[in-house]
Amino acid sequence: MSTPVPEATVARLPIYLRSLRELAEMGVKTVSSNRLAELSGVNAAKVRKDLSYLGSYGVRGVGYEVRYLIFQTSRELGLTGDRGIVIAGAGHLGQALANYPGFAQKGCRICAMVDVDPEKVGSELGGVPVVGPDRVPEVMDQNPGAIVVVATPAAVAQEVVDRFVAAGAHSILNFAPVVLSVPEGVAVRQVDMALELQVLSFYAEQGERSASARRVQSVGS
Amino acid sequence: MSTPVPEATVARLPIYLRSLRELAEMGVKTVSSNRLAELSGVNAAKVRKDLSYLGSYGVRGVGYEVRYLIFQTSRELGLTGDRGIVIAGAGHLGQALANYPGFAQKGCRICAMVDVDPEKVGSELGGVPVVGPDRVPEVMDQNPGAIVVVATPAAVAQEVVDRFVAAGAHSILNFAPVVLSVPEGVAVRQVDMALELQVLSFYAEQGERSASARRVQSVGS
DNA sequence: TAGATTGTTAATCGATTAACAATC
DNA sequence: TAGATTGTTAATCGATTAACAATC
Repeated sequence: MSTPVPEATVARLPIYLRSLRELAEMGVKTVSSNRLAELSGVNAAKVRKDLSYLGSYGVRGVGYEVRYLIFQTSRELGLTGDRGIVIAGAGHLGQALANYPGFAQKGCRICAMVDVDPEKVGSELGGVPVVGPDRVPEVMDQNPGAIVVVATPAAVAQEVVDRFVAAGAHSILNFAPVVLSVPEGVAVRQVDMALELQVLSFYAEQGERSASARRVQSVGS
Repeated sequence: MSTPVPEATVARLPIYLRSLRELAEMGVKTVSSNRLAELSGVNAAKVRKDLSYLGSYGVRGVGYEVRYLIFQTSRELGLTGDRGIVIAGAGHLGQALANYPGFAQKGCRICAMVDVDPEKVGSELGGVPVVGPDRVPEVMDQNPGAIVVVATPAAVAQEVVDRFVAAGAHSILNFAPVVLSVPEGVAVRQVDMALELQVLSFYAEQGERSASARRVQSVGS
């Protein structure tokens, strides 16, 4: 049993991967932790520490081979093969996601959409079959390791998630503006623009306060 | 000078606020740190610590008055008055955001969109005027404390941000899949579904590994 | 008063990072 | 070899949380 990869490290691996792909694109063969850190907006020691969780893939005095590191990082993230995605909720957002071509590009395959609307169940939206909630266990069995994308109204998100977790879901991307409660071992990531805007509002207010303080200061001095 | 509010605390205030609004909606007058913690998916001690940065707004033996705490939290987040938003990039995403009715609901006012396309500049999209990049300083001056939402292609995001920062922007919500580099004192929040999916892929893979290990175990035993 | 709950201290925990021996 | 850079240790930092005196 190796050391578990810390959450903070897992969250940074996709950023490194993006930087590495850019380098590969540019024909760069080898990269130092320093350069990779710069491209990824982090500290070089952190890069080395993070990468050390994957193994010893660097060469002292030389750096990391870009293509090999891409391979190892992708492998660690489980980005080999194609990853199934099940969309819960076939409303506006769900349909927009189903039509989004970026998924296939990134090695993701949308297996199904789940909705309660009998008008939608049985049809296809954006080439993806829509099934009823009763078929959740079946969908999850047929697509082990699928990521569930929650695009339902907030009011029903928790019960929907409970159903998916009971059917074996381990990974959930939540667009509904609610805190989901899930058992140990289930990973949840949240995408919530309204929340982010409120956080930024705090700093915008702060920025304004110090900006006006500076204005007062310079007028006063 | 009071203690600065830690970043982690600022990021949680909008979650508390959402829980508090739900409680108010339900007619609840008073809430304990325990209940608020439960609703917000965090530890009760953390709630009390976080709220203590705003001031002493609780009553020992009783709890926090919901309406008053909503007021204080909103004030701390700068959610009083209306917050200006400038959208950089009038493409698909930018237009979708301009048409999103949720902004006005949350006390946000979209001041302008900025785009380089001469076809778009001078027009209105979703009721929002589109201006050229040369008018960025003017827009930021007229809307102090505005949040910049970056909805441009990744390739130009950094230069666009540089322009806005030079014009006095303090808060940036970035939808472009790039790491932005900004000076000290400028806040950036990132919304990136592809990144979140890759993080979840890691845990989906892990979940599958342990699930299949369990299957092997139970077959073997 | 007795019970409840805050606000805060201090312990704990985990993540970050400087520093440097190992080594290409 | 000399210079560069990794991998890892240990110090530092900040965030979390248990515990409890204060007090309604």
